Amino acid sequence: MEKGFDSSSNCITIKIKDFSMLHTFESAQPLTFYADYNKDKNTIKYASASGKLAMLVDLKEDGNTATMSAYGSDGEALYSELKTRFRLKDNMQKIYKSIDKDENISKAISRYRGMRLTINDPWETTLCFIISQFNNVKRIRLIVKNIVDRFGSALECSDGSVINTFPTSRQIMQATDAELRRLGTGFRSKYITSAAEFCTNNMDLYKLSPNNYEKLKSRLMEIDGVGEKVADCIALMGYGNLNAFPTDVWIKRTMEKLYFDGKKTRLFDIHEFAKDYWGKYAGYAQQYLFHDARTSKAKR
DNA sequence: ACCCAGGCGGGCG
DNA sequence: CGCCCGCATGGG
Repeated sequence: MEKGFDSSSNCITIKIKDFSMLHTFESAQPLTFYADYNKDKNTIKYASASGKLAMLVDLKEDGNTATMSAYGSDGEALYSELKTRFRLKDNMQKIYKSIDKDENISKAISRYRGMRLTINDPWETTLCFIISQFNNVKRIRLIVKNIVDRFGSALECSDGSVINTFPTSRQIMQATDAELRRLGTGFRSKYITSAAEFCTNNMDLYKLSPNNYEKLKSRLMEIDGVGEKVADCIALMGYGNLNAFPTDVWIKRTMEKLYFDGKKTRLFDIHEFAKDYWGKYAGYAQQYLFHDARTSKAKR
């Protein structure tokens, strides 16, 4: 990984190996970055709820090396954020070697080489994955965008462009139920307002210990509307717990087909299997299987 | 028309 | 506990 900061243009440029923008974003995993993601131009505009990070990312891929350019006044802070959020320190060769246990994973790795997990703001991740329940990716993206457009605050970037920040839990608290429903949230509206209140007044997501997976997950499940699957998504994609193994309908079907002889299997047994089989990088195995399942289904 | 989507809480046995 | 149901909404 190489980096350079140009202080006249406030632009940081990082070269990264084993990074695929396309697969990372098409895998429908970094939901919080979707509000202004341009697939054709390979750009992201994003501003965090905390207001600490605004980024315009322009990413070019060339083989297995990507060049990421982002803008911000503080080069070191920007570098630190990008490093965290795009998991730039992950040694993909080591991770691949660790999870590459069979032909299923092997194929997925070769198809989507460079696909990364990302780490996003815990509150934003919570909101996105509450919306995700009993929903589909296309609609989730639309609803998230509606919410960012409606409840975020306008923020002017160093290049003069304006981005809406992701709304804070406090901003979402102001929303009426009817308003949220109008943005497409449907029956999830009550979970959204309740989670916003709870995360503003009762549970500080930024103070939860990120490393104790079991404890983190049980704390997250105290939020109304957050069950086991959504808690696993937040643990993995909001706090970076790579051992989490979110098991949605796609993963459940895939796991039953590939590892349980096509038999209907309890969530508990799937989790135990994933833990034994893939260990500390189970989250990555999950993401490759998930994307592969969805992509091959779409082609059929 | 019918089925499905990155599930969850509640109710019942 | 495990199982089953309803739930908004839009696309295939």
